[in-house]
Amino acid sequence: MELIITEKDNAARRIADILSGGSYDSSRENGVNVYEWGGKRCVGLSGHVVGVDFPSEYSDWRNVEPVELIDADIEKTPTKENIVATLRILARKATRVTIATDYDREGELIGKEAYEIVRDVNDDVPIRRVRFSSITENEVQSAFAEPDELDFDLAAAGEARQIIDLVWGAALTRFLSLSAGQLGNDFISVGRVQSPTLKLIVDREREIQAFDPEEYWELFADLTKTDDEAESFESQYFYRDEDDNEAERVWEEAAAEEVYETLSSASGATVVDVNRRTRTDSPPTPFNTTQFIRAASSLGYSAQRAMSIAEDLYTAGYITYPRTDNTVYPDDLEPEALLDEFVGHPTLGESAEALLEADDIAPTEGDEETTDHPPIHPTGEIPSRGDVSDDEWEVFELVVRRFYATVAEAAVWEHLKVVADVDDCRLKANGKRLVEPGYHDVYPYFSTTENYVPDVDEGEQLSVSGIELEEKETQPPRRYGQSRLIETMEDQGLGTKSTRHNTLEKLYDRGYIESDPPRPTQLAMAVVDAAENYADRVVSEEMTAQLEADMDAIASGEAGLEDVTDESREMLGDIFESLVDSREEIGDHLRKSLKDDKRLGPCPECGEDLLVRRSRHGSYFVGCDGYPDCEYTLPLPSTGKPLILEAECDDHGLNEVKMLAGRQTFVHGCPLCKAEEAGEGPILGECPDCGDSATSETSRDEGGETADEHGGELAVKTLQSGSRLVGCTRYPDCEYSLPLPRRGDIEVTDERCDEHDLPELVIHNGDEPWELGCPICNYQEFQARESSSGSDLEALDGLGAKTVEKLANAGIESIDDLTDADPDDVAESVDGISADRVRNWQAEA
DNA sequence: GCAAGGTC
Repeated sequence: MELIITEKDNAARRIADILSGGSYDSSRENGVNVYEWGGKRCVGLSGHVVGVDFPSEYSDWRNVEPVELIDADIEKTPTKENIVATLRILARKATRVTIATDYDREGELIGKEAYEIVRDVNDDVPIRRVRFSSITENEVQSAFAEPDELDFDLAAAGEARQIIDLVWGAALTRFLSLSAGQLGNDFISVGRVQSPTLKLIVDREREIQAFDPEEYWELFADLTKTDDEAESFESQYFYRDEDDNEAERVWEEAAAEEVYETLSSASGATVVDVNRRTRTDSPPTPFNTTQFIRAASSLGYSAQRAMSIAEDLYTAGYITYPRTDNTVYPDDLEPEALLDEFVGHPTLGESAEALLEADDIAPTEGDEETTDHPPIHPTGEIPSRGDVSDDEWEVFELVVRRFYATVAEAAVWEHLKVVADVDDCRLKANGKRLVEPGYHDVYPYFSTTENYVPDVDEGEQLSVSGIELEEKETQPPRRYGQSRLIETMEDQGLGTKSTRHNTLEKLYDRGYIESDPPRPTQLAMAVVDAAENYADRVVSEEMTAQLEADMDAIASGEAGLEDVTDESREMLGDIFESLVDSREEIGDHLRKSLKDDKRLGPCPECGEDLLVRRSRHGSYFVGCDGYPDCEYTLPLPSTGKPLILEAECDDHGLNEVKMLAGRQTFVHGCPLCKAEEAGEGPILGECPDCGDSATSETSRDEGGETADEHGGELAVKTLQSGSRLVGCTRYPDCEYSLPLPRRGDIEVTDERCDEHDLPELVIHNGDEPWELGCPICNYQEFQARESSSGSDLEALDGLGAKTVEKLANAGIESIDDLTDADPDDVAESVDGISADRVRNWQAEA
């Protein structure tokens, strides 16, 4: 029996399909899929199934000096025990083992991990290695026809990385965490990839903080043809700077005023130069992971979300593997055949049909040609609109259209530059027109905005009007967005196609960055400071560059794993020598920064700092740093984790607060304003418990005079905690209340509910307004849903959850409701329930 | 409770 081992289940199934000609059987062992046919079995791992770590005697942070980790033993232990167990069982019975993990360095290491597990239980089975860069019939067949050996040097290169990352990461993470007293969930992490990435963000923030804006002026004017056409277009003033470059910014106000005067008093402009040129706009190259993330981010998806959707589309078989560095399609990708799959599709078909009309289809190629996986492209399998969510469809369409673009024609733009002279002042206008839309027709994600400038001739006279002098300021550099960061990481060799987006997520989780585009916290600034001062190497891109070089040396046999790891340990040892002396200083700085991240502004009672704190029960509130002398507090909403925003409240000088709760994230604002606002909002209508009509029939007949004990009205109320409800104005005498959602602006519409005579409410929170409707109806529906799972009705014989739900929809939510109800009415209003059944339940109740 | 790298 031959055992074939792949890196993931998906690959195992596809290889089984190819090698068996579709005739494989599948079974499950220990939760692992095993594909079997004609004397062969194929099983997929789940990436690494063993991991490196220190022996357990090092696991208590408080009892181990971080420096000891440098020379501590490192063990390999199974991390996916069910897979390892299955592999051992299968390996015992194997007469030959073929390792078919991914064709890259980490794949070689994963292959070696499998090799060792197999060897452990079967010391003489032959083990071979096959390599292919895409799972297609041709590639797989030829790989299996010419098997190779495992490359132990390449795997050792990967092991060196594992060891160095663990030792540096763990030792420095523990050192900083211990020095600041941050143990448990809030430890302070450091790593070869995360720390240089964080430094990118921190450095940019430092530039922004150090930025000193400078004033400048720009001038604009409308030019109009003086012939019959009388067409107008915008132009901008420019001059030649010392280097003879065109410059638009005027740095002296007086000079700008002078130009303004000249333009204003001019009688007209003369065209002195007309320059036409066409520019070819080449179609984009195939998607690798980074470029995919970038494109998805322009549609509004975070890096993490884009990858998660891509993984789902991949698992479902609609797109190829989303983690790839490759930007060159493999030879056996046939663009025509793939386009054919989309012909006739209601929304994607038209573009495919148009592309198929071309004589010659030649896909674009990027700079990176790697062996890992093909560029991301559609498989030809198309989901029905109902099979996938809107987001998934949008991303799928992006991948399809990117593929279209890579086989489409270039676009052609026509640029027209006109320069006009106004009493020795120069005005220019740049027009552009898309003359051949080319790939833009099938890939509508890039801007194709045109700028109209009419045909003019040299020497033509134009009139000048609408002169504007605009005062502007130079702007600080912009923060990196997520996709820009990932591109920069790629440029610097930080992380891999599979990990970059996770690294960003990790920086968020660790409290190093907030918001999007990410902004570093004070803690992040302090961590980068500390690293720069004492362990510069760990925040440098050079560490990765050196590691890459060392790994290449190991892979080519020029260096041994131990040479490289020993040298690295020595460097870390040197760092620790200076680090240990500064432990207190570093700890103080980190602790101070942690406090800065919680600071909102001055306490209105004592002037000390107000801080975001956490109660013993885990809820957040605002408390004074002067506690216990000052007991001032403010409430915070109970959902989400508070994030202090840059924006400050004008009235109280406190920073605004945002509550992070995944998709339900919302801005709470200034907590002091919120506390002051707490109170009553708009009146909705009568209270059903104590309003005028809530009295007897007679009192209504009497004309509904407002008696003292009646006349309560319902109002929207905001409590100090920030939560809201519809409550009676006669509270606390009347305790009638209805819940309201915690977030979003409440709009009271003109529509009224017929049954309860209350206005319908709409909640605005994010893009989609939620039509909550009448608050009483809404509450009843809510109760009906609740009771369907937890109603006392379920205690009755023959009443299942479904029936309880049906009854609840008819307003019968409890045993009391049921006994009060008329069986015939119930039978009439609830489908599939007879009056007799209702009587039986009543009897039982 | 550490890293980074696979994968889900």
